[in-house]
Amino acid sequence: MTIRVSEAEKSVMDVLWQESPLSSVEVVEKLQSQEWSEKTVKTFLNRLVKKGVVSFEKDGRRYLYSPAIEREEFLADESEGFLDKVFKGNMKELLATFVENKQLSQNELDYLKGLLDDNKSDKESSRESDNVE
Amino acid sequence: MTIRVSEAEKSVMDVLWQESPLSSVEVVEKLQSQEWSEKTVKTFLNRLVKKGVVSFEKDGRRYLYSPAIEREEFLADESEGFLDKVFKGNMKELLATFVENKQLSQNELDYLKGLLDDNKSDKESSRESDNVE
DNA sequence: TAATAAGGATTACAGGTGTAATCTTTAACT
DNA sequence: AGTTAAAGATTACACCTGTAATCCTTATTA
Repeated sequence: MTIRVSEAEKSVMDVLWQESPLSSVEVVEKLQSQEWSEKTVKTFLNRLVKKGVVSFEKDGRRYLYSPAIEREEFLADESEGFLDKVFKGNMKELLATFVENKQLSQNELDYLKGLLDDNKSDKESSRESDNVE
Repeated sequence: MTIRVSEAEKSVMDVLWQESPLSSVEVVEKLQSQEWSEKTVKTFLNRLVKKGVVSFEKDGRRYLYSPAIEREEFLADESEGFLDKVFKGNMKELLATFVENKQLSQNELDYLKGLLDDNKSDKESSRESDNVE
């Protein structure tokens, strides 16, 4: 994907990913913490629609907005871009930076270990079935 | 840190982190793959100096540039920002996205496990010395 | 010494982004 | 029916970024 979603626009997407469809007024409410004027938020909604990442349906005089792309897909794309641009694709260095710098909690460590185990068993089983293709 | 370094500027920083000090001509040479005009690269060097992330010393008529910030610190900052902005600070989700989406190699998995073990023993030893402070 | 060229400094300019204000349309209230 | 107000559409504007071109100074060469 080559869709550009700016920082501020990302906040709007987050709201819609949490719940949708929402009217612009509802989106504004959910973004109160940002202290953006209602006009500003509407500008973002407009731009997101133009970029094709948000869709809307009419409900009388107003619009009800929904995300037009999936959060998981978006996160994966952003992550890939981050890895490439900041770490030049060096996954080991990226992981090391996160693990070392963020001082993961025991909980997060355990969770990550779980992920690794799952991933490993996937690999093994797929390796076993290599000849099946 | 609140230093803004754009994508293109980051490429210049990468060159300087690899080797410095370098003259603008040398930087241009190392960035040949980008197909930027010499003028463009000089613009980036200028902006980086103005932003205070690159310094220079005079060598006759020309300048020799060096990074004024450390790569590790920069990566840590960028990573923190990425975590906050894209994953809203949810480290578990970030890790899951990377581990699941990138299909880490066995080598990377082992490396990551090693990191986790180190991290764990750090935690334990620091826990033991909690009373010492 | 006059012309040239190499280096950095300044200027340019379009497209994206943050941050709104104003315009236009139309539903609702007096 | 006229006025007001709410929604979205359009316009605004400064700063950042990508991408250079032009300007200014000075060392070097003919």
